[in-house]
Amino acid sequence: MRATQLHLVTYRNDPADAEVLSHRLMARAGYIHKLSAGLYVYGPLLWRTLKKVQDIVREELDGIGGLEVQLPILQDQALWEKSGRWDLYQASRTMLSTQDRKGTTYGLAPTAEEVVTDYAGATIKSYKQLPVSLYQIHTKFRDEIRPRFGLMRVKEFLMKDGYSFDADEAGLDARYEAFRGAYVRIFQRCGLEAFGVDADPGDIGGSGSMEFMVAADAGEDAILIEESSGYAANVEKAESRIAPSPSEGDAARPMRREHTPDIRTVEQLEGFFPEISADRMVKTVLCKAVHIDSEQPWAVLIRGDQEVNEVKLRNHTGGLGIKMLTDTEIESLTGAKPGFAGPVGLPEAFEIVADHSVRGMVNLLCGANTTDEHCLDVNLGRDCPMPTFADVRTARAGEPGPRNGDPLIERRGIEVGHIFKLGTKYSAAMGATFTDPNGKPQPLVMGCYGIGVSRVAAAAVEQQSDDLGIRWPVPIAPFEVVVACLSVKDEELVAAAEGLYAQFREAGIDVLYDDRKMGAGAKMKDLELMGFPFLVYVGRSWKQDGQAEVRDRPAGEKTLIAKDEVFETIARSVRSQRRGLLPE
RNA sequence: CGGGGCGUAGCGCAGUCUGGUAGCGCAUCUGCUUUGGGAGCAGAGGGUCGUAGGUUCGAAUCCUGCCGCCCCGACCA
Repeated sequence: MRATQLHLVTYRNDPADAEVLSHRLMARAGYIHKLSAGLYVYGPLLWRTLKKVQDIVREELDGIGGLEVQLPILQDQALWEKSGRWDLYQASRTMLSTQDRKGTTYGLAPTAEEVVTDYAGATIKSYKQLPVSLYQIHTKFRDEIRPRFGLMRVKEFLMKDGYSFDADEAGLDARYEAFRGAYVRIFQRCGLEAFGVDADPGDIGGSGSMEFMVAADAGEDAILIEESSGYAANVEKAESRIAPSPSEGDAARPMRREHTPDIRTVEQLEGFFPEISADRMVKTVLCKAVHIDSEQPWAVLIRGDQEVNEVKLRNHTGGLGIKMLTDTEIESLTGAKPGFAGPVGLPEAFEIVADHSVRGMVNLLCGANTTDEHCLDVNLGRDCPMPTFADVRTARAGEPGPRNGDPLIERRGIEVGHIFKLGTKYSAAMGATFTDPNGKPQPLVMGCYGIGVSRVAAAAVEQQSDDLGIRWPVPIAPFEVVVACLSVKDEELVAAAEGLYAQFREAGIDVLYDDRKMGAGAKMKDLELMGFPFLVYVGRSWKQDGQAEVRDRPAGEKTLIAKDEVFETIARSVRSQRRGLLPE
């Protein structure tokens, strides 16, 4: 390919709305063009990268028996009502909906469990047909509350979604494991440092779930890792052990009340009662679980030095989401101003859950549900009913890990893939059954497996760019090599560059020939910004010393190579890097 | 949706407070000179100043509504 035919467009200024590196670089290098919030044109260079990512995905999924299909992106309401997710997705407003001329309401596919389950239910009749794994690479639409960070969080994006169908749990486990392995290989082959972590299944549902994260400081997700055991989990889900409250084992004292004027927070209480540390206090977080057509107030008891994890709490309550109570709601429900809630004498309107960190605490300090009063020496089960316990606490870096007790390390990552064991959640709801060997109908046992293809590209830039610009890993670079003639008026150099270009092309290397008429400096800056891994400059040194200047982005080097060795040297480097990070 | 900010040439911005000829850099086009780290000179094109209304002799500038965009918080690949 010749650069003059490739519609290359680059900018010297960052767009004003670009916050993160990948957005800035991809916009400047002309990979993306914003149409409106969360909607981007993918330029020719980006599309080449996306095609390479797709090819890797296809090869790996085909390798584990995946079958590529294409599903409609308009999906009618009735179908989504069968799974019960229509209301859920309308309530969160994630799914954009519209009507056709007859008045039928459709949603624009944010995911495709319903469609694929309907298809599988209609076409899979016997256990003899199982297992089946289907996948597609298609545009998804999610009406994001706040699109941002360029391609990282958009409304319309390219996603690979896959679905497996098995006769039983054992089959699902095998399929899940096969997909997990394929995912590891996919990201390795893309040349990205990625890792799988335990995750919360969220709205998709199901029993088991793992996220694949590309390590990057700008990642939106925090991951806690216990290196010695290989434990890694999203903070939304991560567990840790913490030292028990020092109050454990003390002899129980009678409960008493103290006047605590305007002392509302744990910090203020520590100042007011210097002898009582935060881990001897219980704070009571008042919130409500939001359901489709109702709201339930909850009181969450947690040790004073710990924080509530809203995702864990939401899962415990079974709600769609958690909202903090407003000051006025707190006053009307508890009769006390905010900052004085506690388990003793809490109105019955509240459901109560206590975090495990509260278990075993003795003589604890908590709010009295009366303005300006706290209770001391409270003992759960004596001064108030014993609450149910659950893990609703946010684990933090430095705390002992859940397996070996070694300190948790925090890393940040970009979620590029997510796999779920769905089980029979959708098939049972939608009547997608097959006949088992005994002649009985059974619901298909399903798994579902996503990869954000366009996000993979953004994550690659986020992880691997350097101060010159983007730095694509060879397997997903728009071109592997660029041969650039720095002096297009010099016929001898042009001929030399063209010769090299032909040599690479004939060797099956994905090479771009930069024949643009522009200054040498500008051309080099431009190519480096666009992020091609290997740049071969044919210019002055070629003429003077018979050498090409080679910019090796993966190695971060600039070297001079004799002209008759250039091709072999570069070709060898390219071939050795086509495997990405896949081990030999 | 709550809180903050911004809409002026393709991109980045000044001008708005204090109303009076719409500007700068980059990009684009033409010509000449350059040609190894985003070249120089000369010239040119490109704007309903987001939009609708109002105030005024006169509005990019003041007022109001609407639209769009961005940032901070709750969703997800």
